[in-house]
Amino acid sequence: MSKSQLTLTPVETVACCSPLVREPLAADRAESVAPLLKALADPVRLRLVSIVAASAGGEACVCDLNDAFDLSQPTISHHLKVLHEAGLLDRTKRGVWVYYAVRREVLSDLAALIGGA
Amino acid sequence: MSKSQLTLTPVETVACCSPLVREPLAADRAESVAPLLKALADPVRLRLVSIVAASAGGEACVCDLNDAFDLSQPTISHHLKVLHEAGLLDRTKRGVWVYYAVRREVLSDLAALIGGA
DNA sequence: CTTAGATATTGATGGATGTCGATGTATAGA
DNA sequence: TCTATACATCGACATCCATCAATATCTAAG
Repeated sequence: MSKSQLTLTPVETVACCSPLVREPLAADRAESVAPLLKALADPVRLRLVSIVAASAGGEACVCDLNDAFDLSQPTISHHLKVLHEAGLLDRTKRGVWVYYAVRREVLSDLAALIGGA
Repeated sequence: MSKSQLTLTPVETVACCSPLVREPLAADRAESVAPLLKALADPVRLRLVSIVAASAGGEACVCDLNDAFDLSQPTISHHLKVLHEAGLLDRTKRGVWVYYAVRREVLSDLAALIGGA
């Protein structure tokens, strides 16, 4: 079914391609993968991903994340949305609290694309 | 000597840190690494890196790179400058031609930071 | 149902970024 | 020295993006 798909999502694309240094990345693949890197290419979002990933249980509550930054609550919410929509973070609501978790396969695939031999 | 350095370059920082998912990335480290990801987080620059890396001899002439895109020569020159200043590409002038080469260790270090276990 | 707390959305704003045309600089050859 | 070619820089423009204050939404508790 994936073969019939004309446009791949960033997450699908990053898992499909041979490493950057192996063969020239096709233009449409590049367009598809770039948003994933863009999502990571911000110091606040890098720290968010890192804090979430390093948290006990692999997930973190937004309330804790807000406290880790000197930024307004809407700004953190915005960054979390960017990471979630890029496919890097999963989102679960439990009661009043929202928990985010890192999709490690996506990070692994991205790393393989960038640094793969 | 590296210990006395107060601010690390992106390239130095990316080689110094444990993986994202291991422990929370410090704020200053995040600020330092982000530019490297920003440099990669563009479809044109992703393709540039890929084309250069996959070229015979591991380097490519700007003249060839220009032909690979439907963009103006100044635009390609700009993207190459961004990649060079980020520390991802080396630059060599031979006669009238300029050759760029990928610094693979930097890509590897970046991959280890993102996807390291 | 009302209130309080947690998170998301909206709208606005200043600054960064991708792109181009025009121009500058350097090198090789005639 | 003059010209042609390769590449970089400059200045301008449109778009995108990080951030905030204000507000909305959702849930639990009373």
